[in-house]
Amino acid sequence: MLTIGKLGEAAGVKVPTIRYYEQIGLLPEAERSAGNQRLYSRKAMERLAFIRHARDLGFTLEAIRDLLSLSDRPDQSCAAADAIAKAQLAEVESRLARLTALKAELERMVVQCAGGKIADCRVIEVLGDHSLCATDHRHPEIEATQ
Amino acid sequence: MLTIGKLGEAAGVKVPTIRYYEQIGLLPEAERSAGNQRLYSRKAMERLAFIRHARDLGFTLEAIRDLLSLSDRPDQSCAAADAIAKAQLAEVESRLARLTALKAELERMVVQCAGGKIADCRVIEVLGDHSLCATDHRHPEIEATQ
DNA sequence: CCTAATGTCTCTAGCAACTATAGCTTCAAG
DNA sequence: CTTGAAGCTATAGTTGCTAGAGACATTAGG
Ligand SMILES: [Zn+2]
Ligand SMILES: [Zn+2]
Ligand SMILES: [Zn+2]
Ligand SMILES: [Zn+2]
Repeated sequence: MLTIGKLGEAAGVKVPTIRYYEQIGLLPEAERSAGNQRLYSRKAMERLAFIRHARDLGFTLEAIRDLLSLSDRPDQSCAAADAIAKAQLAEVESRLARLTALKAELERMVVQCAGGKIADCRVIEVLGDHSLCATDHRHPEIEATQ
Repeated sequence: MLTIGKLGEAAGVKVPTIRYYEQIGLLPEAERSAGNQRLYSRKAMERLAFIRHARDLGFTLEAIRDLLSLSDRPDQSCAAADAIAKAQLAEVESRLARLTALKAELERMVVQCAGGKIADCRVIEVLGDHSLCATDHRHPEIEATQ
């Protein structure tokens, strides 16, 4: 059995994050030692590694919750799991498309500015006027931080 | 003079967001009508459009705060503004690189799954074991000090 | 065995950048 | 003059953690 610190080290997850996952019910309540400290089994470690890996691949905690409960029922069809993965792929692709447009616009701004006074700065000028942009990079939703 | 609703419509920003920007000091306190409703000038509209456009390009509110205060001093050098834009470009490029790796991994997962039971699902299997991944897509923990 | 240094406990609050709700007041159209 | 939309303030919720305070547990050294 591992203490929370050892578990975090082993799975590459910070200790408060583990407690947070337990708090929101993503990890089951841990066993406790005589002194009330959390103890984890190898199984718990695998579950945490799964979560961590899915987070690294950009899945939301909500999606991970679903994936975990699916993985607990091995004889069911995997269609739901595949659908979650496909949705995540679509999400990543749409973010990629948007970021690609952003990159082009930012490059244009940076390249076009000759340096000098703010009054003549192409960066400031373009930020004030989207019609100076080459692409329509606007999007109702602004990208999630990731 | 525009009401907050008209301003929001004109600039493509939701009304609560405008009030939020005022609250955090990104927009100055608006003039008020006799009945205490906010009124905006064309100048305020331009400022809001600037903010919105910069947000659309992924700049943080903190960066926008700096850009706005720079744009208020037209005879200063634009080096600082250019630096902010370059930093944003670098940020976008790094996110692009990460998302590209993620996309590849997700595609691999989705393609490799033949469908069937959860027990044989490649999606679940890969999520549980990063060593099945082709790339090292994991989150960088340390900021590059360049 | 004692002590000091970690590690862990709970609880609360904070981060970005909004968004939503509740319970009012004001305004504009009919 | 009435009604319904739009505005006001204030508070809380969102996502996924992260940081702190103050108390208790465990472990390594002397
Ligand atoms: Zn410039
Ligand atoms: Zn633009
Ligand atoms: Zn599958
Ligand atoms: Zn992986």
